[in-house]
Amino acid sequence: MDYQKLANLLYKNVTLTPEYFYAKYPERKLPAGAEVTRIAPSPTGFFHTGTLYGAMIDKLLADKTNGIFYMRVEDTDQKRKVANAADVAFNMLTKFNTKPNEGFMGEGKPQLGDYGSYVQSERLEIYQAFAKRMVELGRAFPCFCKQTEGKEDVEERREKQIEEMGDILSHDPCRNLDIADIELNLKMGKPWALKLLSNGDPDKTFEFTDLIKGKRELHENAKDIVLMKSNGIPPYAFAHVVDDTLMHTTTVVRGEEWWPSLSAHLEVFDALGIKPPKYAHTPVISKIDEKTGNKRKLSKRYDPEADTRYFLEKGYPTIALNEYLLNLLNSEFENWRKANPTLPYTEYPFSIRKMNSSNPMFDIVKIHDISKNIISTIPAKQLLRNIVDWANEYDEEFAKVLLFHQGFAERLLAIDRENSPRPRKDIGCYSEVKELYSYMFDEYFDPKTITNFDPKLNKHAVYKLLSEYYLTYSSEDNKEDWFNRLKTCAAYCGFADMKTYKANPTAYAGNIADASNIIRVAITGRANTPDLHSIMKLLGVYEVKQRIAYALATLEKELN
RNA sequence: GGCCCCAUCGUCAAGCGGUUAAGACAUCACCCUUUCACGGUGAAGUCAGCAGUUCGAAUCUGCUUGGGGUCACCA
Repeated sequence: MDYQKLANLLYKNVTLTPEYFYAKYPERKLPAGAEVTRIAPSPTGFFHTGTLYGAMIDKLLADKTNGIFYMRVEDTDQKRKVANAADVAFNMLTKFNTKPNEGFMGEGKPQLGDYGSYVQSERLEIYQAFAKRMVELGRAFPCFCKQTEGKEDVEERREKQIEEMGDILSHDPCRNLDIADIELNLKMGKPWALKLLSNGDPDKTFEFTDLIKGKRELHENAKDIVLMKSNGIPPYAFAHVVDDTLMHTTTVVRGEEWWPSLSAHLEVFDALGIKPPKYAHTPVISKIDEKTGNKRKLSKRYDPEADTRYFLEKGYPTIALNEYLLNLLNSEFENWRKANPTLPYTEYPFSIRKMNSSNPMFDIVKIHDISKNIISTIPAKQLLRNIVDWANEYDEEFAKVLLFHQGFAERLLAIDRENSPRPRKDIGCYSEVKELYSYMFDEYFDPKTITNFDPKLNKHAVYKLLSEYYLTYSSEDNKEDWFNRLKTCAAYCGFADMKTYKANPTAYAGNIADASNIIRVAITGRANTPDLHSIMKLLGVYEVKQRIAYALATLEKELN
């Protein structure tokens, strides 16, 4: 077969060569050991939590070595392409502290860097030059078979093949077409795709070292994978080889789902005479399927937390997700964090070698805990600003309420938090705040809740305590006096201090904790609130007395 | 179905041939306390199974089981 002739037949208008592009995109001038990494999302709708997980590795690796972390848009699938999705991806990367320092910088913004375009659909002439070269080298052939329509068709064909011969065909029948057949097909205007003329032997293996998985045996590739689709656009495999070569990526971090096609990618690199980059195949974030009880990949269809927007909607500080993901990456991070509570997580000496290669399970409870710790360290003023920012986006009415009571809200958030060596950790995410502190705002306070007393308490005792307290409460009290007054009142109504009570529980109506709780419930409707003295002070004497009076009135009805 | 990957408390996990098998979240108990928290102390809870190698196995090997991935002109 005259490959040069075939190449000219297939790509007669392609005049640029790989050498032209090698010259156009020369080796980067970077310090020794600098890693060039990339995030290459496909713009299909939303930004997956797993993509962020990989992006964190990319950024950590690049930053640690004074390298480059760039973003490339992999928009080669015209069918699945969603408008603005690349923009969403970039914004999410930025929001979640993994902003790239080269490449795509958002819709309508100029790209950054000398290795562009960083949008694959704008790189077609490059792919064609390399495609033509593959033909010239005798490593690619046109395939005139009917295009498969989609996932369902593929699955059907696959099942049929497995049924008929127990395996799936790897060599394509069109690889045997001679040049006359090809010319004829071309003349008839038949659409064609370019496929790799694989010469691998799947029975042979070779050694490969993955940064995460370590040294492995890989089977040689025997699949005639598609290099150029019939629409003239390359699929991932070929675009990956060409782009990561020309952009001089040093380490490709990608999901483990790519592992099975690795040897095919390697064969393409080899055919082109290019040294492949290093690879790090990351485990896939999974979770327990509630229906089956089995592990499964975090799925955008069933799991809201698969979409990074989920964390924005819930109002988690973005750092909380980063720290959680870093914890999944290197579980030692947790110890480091404990030892270095104030350092930014980016200072953590991340090690790709310490990554576990089994699939981690996504644990929202753990993020919540991390988030609580983070939020507990935010000063009240800043915290209020964060909550308002969140609410402006997701709960405008709440934002208005907060702004209307700005000073009040700030004082509320300062309780047990500001100037406290061990701040309160009651807020896990901003969307909880409204419910958590609803009793502090007229707009949300529900008086019905203030008689939810502990059922084990005697209602007459509750009534007695409340009416006594109503009479004696003074808003002027400082914290010490306030509590002494409460104690006196409690003692008068038959509530003992903790030690006395424990010695003989049946002798008393309750203990001091019970008494405090009655007051707390009568005023807030909650068993848990920040320091009650501060809360009462903030609410003001009028409101406090009114609430107690209301509780008394309701109790009275119940008792009769 | 073929190929590949994975397997330590409920979850995240240290572990690299000799450990009382760390630690964290969650759970429970107790302590502190001027209430709610915070904090502290402690408890319970793990090497998927079976063989083999070895004086000795969570660790090495094999098989079994379970789970996951993949076999697209999707990425």
